[in-house]
Amino acid sequence: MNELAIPPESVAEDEQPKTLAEAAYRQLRRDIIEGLHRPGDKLRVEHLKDQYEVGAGTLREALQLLVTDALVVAQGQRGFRVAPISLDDFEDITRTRVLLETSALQQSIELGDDAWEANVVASFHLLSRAEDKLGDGGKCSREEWEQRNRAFHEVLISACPSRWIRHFQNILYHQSERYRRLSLFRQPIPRDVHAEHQAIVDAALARNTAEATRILTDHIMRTLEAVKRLPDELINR
Amino acid sequence: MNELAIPPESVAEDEQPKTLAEAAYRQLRRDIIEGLHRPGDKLRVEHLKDQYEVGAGTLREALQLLVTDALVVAQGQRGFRVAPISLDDFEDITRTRVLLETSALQQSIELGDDAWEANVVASFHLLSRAEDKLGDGGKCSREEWEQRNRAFHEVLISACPSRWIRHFQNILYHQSERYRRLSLFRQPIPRDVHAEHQAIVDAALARNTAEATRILTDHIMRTLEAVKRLPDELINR
DNA sequence: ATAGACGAAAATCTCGAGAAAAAGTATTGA
DNA sequence: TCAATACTTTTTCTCGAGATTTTCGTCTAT
Repeated sequence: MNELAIPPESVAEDEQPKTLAEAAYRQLRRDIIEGLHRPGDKLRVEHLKDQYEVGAGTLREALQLLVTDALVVAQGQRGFRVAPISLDDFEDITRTRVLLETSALQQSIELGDDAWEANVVASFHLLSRAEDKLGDGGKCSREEWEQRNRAFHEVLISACPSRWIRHFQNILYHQSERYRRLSLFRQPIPRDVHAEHQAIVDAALARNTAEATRILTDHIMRTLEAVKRLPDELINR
Repeated sequence: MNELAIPPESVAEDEQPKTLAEAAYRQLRRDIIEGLHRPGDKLRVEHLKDQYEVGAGTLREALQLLVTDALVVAQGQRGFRVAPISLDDFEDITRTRVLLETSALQQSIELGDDAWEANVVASFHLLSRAEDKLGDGGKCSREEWEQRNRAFHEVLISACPSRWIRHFQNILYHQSERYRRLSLFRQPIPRDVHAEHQAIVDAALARNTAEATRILTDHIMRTLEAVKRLPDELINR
């Protein structure tokens, strides 16, 4: 297991919530990323406390946690809102992700041991299977694909010793997940995503840093291009 | 002014607090960075609410805000602690800062206009003056020098259009401020810090990106070396 | 003497109500 | 008809008390 008591991990992902506030936080986060609460929407505590079945103060705390992830913005004395989205913001997110994730991958390739390699292969396999089942007709939810895609990218950089890079990367991944949902909702996962993942794995295991980071960059940037092609009204609301 | 309503800025720095929770948050942050609450210390709500003269729920909220800055860690059902410090952590912070800040400086040099140049020169001047007064015998508080040093570094990268990089950089700066206090408390500001700042300004205004980023990197890394030379008991507690 | 378990004390988490602020609505005057 | 003002409603912010959980000291048994 991971040693705890070290700051830069907002909340451990897999463990189950130990407090009502944290439970509400996770539900809210999912609902925001899924688009149930839309960008720019006002989040009224009085309404939401019933919906999520917690007290006002507790829900407030959950909202505060979401501010940490920059999925919610708090404005002085005027309550909370779902963080707005924009093309400029997504471009920023994407470029920053590239900066952090390539650096992390570079270190991961340099430092990763056998166990890391095994994890990379394993998570890639899980992701591939999810893609198969997804194309096969709803044998596998997109929820599950997202989960495995996330796991794959996380494992790739797991050998990077910098907790801070991983922490920031984590935040940015959640952010971009909101945008990716928009694009995946329209066009199902294109075929070449699998090929890109495969290429990254190959390069990483061959310890070919330059090649691996190059492909990863293209891979991330491609999502940006996909979102750019979306109709305006999906983004500017 | 800056347009608000955009997420990645935890709380606007200069404006005055609009809520009790935010006021408590700022006091607490200052006290943590100053070392009044020491790394690893438990932050008991029941005690602190009297000290900061707010209700329990309000103080709780202030603590939650500090979690965003990673100056405080919240552990499940076991309350809050001041984020611990370690040499490894500071090394991580420093390297990540270099990664982000050089990238930001690079873009700043590329995109900065006349107003940016003017701000760079101005903030450098203010910083230099603070250094003079500081060496001159306490005409100027170290508090003020910190403030201006911070402003200088912020202005340097202010022409970088990426809000996310600036946001992360902001967090890391606060973090490293804690460590820098440790080293500055012992040895007052060394003479060559001024020269380094001067060199950065010169290279930046000459639009010499390679040179500017190189000096900035050395500049940031030097603080790491200084902290590494500190006695162990200052860091590991 | 060490390990484990029981019980008391402290701290955290949670809730609902009251005070302060913002937003919305209606009224009045030009 | 429009603008400004006063009032009402909604929402946020703040506080203190009760329910759970953790923590710490003590006691017993091996």
